[in-house]
Amino acid sequence: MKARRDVFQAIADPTRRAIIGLLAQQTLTLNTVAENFSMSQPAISKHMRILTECGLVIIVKQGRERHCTASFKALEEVAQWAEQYRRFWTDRLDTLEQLLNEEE
Amino acid sequence: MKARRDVFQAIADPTRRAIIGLLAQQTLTLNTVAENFSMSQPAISKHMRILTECGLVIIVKQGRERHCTASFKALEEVAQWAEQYRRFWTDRLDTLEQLLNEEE
DNA sequence: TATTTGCTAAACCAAACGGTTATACATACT
DNA sequence: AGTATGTATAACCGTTTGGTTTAGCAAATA
Repeated sequence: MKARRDVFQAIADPTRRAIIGLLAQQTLTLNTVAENFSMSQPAISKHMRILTECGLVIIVKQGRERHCTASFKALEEVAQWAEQYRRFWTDRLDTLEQLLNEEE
Repeated sequence: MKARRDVFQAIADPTRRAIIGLLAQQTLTLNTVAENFSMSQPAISKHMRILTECGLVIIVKQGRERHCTASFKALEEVAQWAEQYRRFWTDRLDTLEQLLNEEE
């Protein structure tokens, strides 16, 4: 049964975003990932669990090692959510601009 | 002095994303926003504070009312972060696809 | 002036978060 | 067989989160 974590919540943590950045370059074992951070292996294990629960990382067991691969499909939801508002922030007649101009 | 909240953390909460969705359509007073949710007005006040601290909402005092306007510029960071990985998830030879195919 | 309205602030609370250390365990090495 | 390695799990802990209720206050209304 999948916990079906929210991807928005998963990427809220800077360490997890950094893990995704690392894994974007190459698949790494859990320990190798952990070496890139100044925190314990169990801490990284926990982050990795959250990332897998929302589908951002896939773990393949290979012997005693865990090969972690980033899976970016889940980021589509995030990109789309943010992008739907793009017209607002690229529009020069944006309400924000108006407000700022009034106050300056 | 701005608290400079992390926008990723701000949008992690579904209620806050819903507030942004509401304000994308029109500027609303704090109370009007609160009426759209099944929680107390102080709770919405707190969410609104977080949203303003990271620049996602701008509040203009008008008499005793607070007019809340969404400001989407801060979402650019989110969109760009997610989009940098787009090539990975649109690529059919994506590593995820490979992994899934191997397992099925 | 008294009352209502819109909102903030304070105090509180349970649950979740993000980390730790210690332990356990399966796999690989000698 | 014994040891070392890679990882998971459990127990624990302080802080943060997301909500509540109550009280307070300034602005609008009667």
